Amino acid sequence: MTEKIQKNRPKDLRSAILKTALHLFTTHGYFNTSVHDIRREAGISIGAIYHHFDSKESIAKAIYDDLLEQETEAIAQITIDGQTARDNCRAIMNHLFIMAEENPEAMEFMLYSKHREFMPSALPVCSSKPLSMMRKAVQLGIDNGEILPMEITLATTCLFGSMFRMIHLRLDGIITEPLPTFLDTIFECAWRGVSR
Amino acid sequence: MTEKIQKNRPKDLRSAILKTALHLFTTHGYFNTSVHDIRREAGISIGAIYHHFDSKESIAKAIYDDLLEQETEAIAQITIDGQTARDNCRAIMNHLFIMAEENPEAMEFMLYSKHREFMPSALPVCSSKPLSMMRKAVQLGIDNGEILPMEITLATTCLFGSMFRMIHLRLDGIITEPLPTFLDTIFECAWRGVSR
DNA sequence: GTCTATATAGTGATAGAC
DNA sequence: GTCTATCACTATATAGAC
Repeated sequence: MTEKIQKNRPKDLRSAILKTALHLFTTHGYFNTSVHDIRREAGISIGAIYHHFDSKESIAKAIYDDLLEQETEAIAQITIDGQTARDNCRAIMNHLFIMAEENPEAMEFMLYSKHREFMPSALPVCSSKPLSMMRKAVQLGIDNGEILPMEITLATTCLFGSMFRMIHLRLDGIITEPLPTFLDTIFECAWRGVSR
Repeated sequence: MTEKIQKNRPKDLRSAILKTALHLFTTHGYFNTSVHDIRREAGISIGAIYHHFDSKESIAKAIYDDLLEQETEAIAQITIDGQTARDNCRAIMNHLFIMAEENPEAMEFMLYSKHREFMPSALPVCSSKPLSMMRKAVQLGIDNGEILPMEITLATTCLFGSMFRMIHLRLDGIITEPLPTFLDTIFECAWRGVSR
């Protein structure tokens, strides 16, 4: 990996603020969290927050952008050229299940917030890089004949739709066992549906 | 249908308020909508609103309860005893697709709001009557051998997960064609995954 | 049952000392 | 770069006339 400019990392306050904000945003919601709540929970002052961020919205935006970037990187590392579409898609599903277990708040914020309502500037998740990488993995499967010929959004939804719902149910506490437990079942059901 | 007590229906202001509120809640979000916005959009006064409802939250709650009740009724009429699980599940999917086209705001509010954040009192959608009726339709299919033996939440997610995602994408404007267009494809993919 | 006017509390953000 | 004090504003909800 190339040396990247550390434009982000005082590593101290900025990331502490983001971490605290993510926690409060996911547990109570963006609008139920005031900047003063973040201040209190992080044990710092209002001034410090507004020194690092322009506005409450820009805190949310920073969290969102960071998470999408991380995910993009992760999926890029997981999907391997020359591998079957089946293997790549399964690896993605596995990764997202693990991610939802290890970092549920990040997952909740990235996938299940109503971003439009508090970050009018942000693109919807569906248009994000990680999602388009998932579509690309599916497209390769269609092109090489592993997956039935279908419009790409449709195929991606058929393959990953139940996974997204599983993650949702898990984050909501409806499902109580770790998601990787269900990987085989969920993936095989979905694959059976779309494969030739 | 039996004569029901009209506890709801002045049919005038109350439902006008609910309709206006639903529109604003779905287009701008609950927290971006003030009671004054509802007042203005409905062309009435604050006093009238607070005469009919205790609070802003109770307006949201009323919308939510009404919609869930309607849906419960609708699904009850659609699922027919003695029909195959396949037919009943397909009928449910068809109904929800049509519903999403005819009343997208209702669907958006019912399925994709973060209810917890503004109606702490409300049960999550997953625990609602309509959802439990969907699980029941799937359970019958497992019992009679149409559907592979699986834990019920898992089976329901495999069968309806892609449908929920399609509705989501359609409401978000990602999909531009009417959902019923995709009914056959979506249902067959999902059914192939869970059926014996 | 509907109206207008207002009370009260809390928000996001800024100013300016250190 | 971090703090405290405070501003300007908007929100929900209530009071009380009609």
